[in-house]
Amino acid sequence: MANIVTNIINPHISVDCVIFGFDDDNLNILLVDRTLKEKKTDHIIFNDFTLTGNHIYEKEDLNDAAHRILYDLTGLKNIYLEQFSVFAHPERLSKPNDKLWLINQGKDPESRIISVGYFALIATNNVTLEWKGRNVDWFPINKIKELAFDHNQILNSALKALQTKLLNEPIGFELLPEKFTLSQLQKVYEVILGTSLDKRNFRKKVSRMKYLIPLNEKQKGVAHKPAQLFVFSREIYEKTKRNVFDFSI
Amino acid sequence: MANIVTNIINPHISVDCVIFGFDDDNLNILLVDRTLKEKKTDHIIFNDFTLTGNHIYEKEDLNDAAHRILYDLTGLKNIYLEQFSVFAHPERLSKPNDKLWLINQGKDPESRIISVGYFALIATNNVTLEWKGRNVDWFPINKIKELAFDHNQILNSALKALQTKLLNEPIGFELLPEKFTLSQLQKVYEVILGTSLDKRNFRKKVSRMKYLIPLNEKQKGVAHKPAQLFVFSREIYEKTKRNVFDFSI
DNA sequence: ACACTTAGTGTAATAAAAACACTTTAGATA
DNA sequence: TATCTAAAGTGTTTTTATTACACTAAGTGT
Repeated sequence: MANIVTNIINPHISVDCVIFGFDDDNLNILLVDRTLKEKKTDHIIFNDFTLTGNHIYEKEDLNDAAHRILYDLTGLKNIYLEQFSVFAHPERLSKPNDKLWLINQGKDPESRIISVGYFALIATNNVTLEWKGRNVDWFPINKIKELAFDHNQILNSALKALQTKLLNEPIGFELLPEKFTLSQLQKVYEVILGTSLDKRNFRKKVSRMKYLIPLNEKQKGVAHKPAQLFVFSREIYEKTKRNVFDFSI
Repeated sequence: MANIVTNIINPHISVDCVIFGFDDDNLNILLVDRTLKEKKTDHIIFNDFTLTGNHIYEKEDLNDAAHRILYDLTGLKNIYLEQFSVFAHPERLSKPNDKLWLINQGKDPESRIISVGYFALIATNNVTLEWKGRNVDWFPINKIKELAFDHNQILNSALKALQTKLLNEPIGFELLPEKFTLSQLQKVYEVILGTSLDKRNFRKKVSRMKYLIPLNEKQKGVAHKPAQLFVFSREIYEKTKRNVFDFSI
């Protein structure tokens, strides 16, 4: 009996994606309503939302699995993806409701389920969600209440990872269209970091980032002074970025 | 045939620990020589080194598994541990040599092996390695050549994670005895970041860190001016640390 | 007493951060 | 076509952080 504890098992592995989007106002998350999926079970209604996840295939790398899951949901390839943590608590998905769901998915409800967490950044305006309005939609991050499973924990962990990443690398662009304004970029920083920034100081700071290229092109069709458009040059960024070894503490 | 690719399997999960230590000169890694372990196989000599790893038990959380693995090797508890990445390439451990090793370990050589990578920081002077000189020892990180499996890749990834962490949080102390000198701390930063730092500027910088508490106590028995000793106050750090939300970009 | 070794200290110049308010330019509207 | 509205764009001053740089102090060993 005692050695049951030291048994070795092969758990079930899946990938869960926290998909961040930005709509010029809010940081949003793509959530899936389980209700529709389980309609066939009739009397069981799982009336709550989950992140997007799926198991990995036998010969599939984790990054490939994450890209596949994103592609299936959004039709997009080459999305910015970052693995941030593993969720493997032995009691994960062992609540009665979760077990029902596992059975419903054709999975062994007694199997241990380990999830590798990824976060994705996508430019919302590139996406037309095939499933939108059915069971998939965007939700502002600060309006999200209780999610299924341990997905609130995964979401919080993803947000923290995103914040840290944003403070160390220029990834805000990934949430914006190819051409963007400095106000949009500032708002990205503000919604991710949950703070407000001074416009002049922000612009002074980004003007030092040589990989931010101003275009001879302006916003069109806005009822106010149109803003200049910028693009992010990955090439210049890669060329000029300071290696971690150059940092001084 | 085609759908074999989309088969779902339950891979084998293990935890690999990159154990960092510091001896006032070098950043060291604890490595295990597989040779001894496999002596019983007689004709097969695996003459190379690996990180410390093991499978997880059925009801064991990943962090607990990592702590257990460290405890078994060093006899230490409450070690600083940080999960940094998952290594799951489908062809991992599929070289002939690796398969032999898996068979030798009583594992299915066809099973997919996924490793969750942790790095540990330990104060070397606290450790008396039971296995030291037998098949476990410290190696300066810049002298490490070819390791078994994909452990060079895991090591590089761990080092990068450690560097990033060090630039964002005060964790250098974890590699030092409770009471340490500023020169020791500076050297920790230097060996981890692979750079050299100006002594006066370093001291100016750390003097701003309120959680670094000077003691009324000096080094003893050194053949030069003895240095003042400091301790790290986690309490003050937690109280005064700026939340990610306070950062300005 | 002298040699050796590492600890410990200050200043000036440059760069970055923070705080702060008004003018410009387009579309919308009357 | 004059006026309104809304966001874009811009500069200065103060404070704080970074960088570069060289000598004296305090112990042990001989």
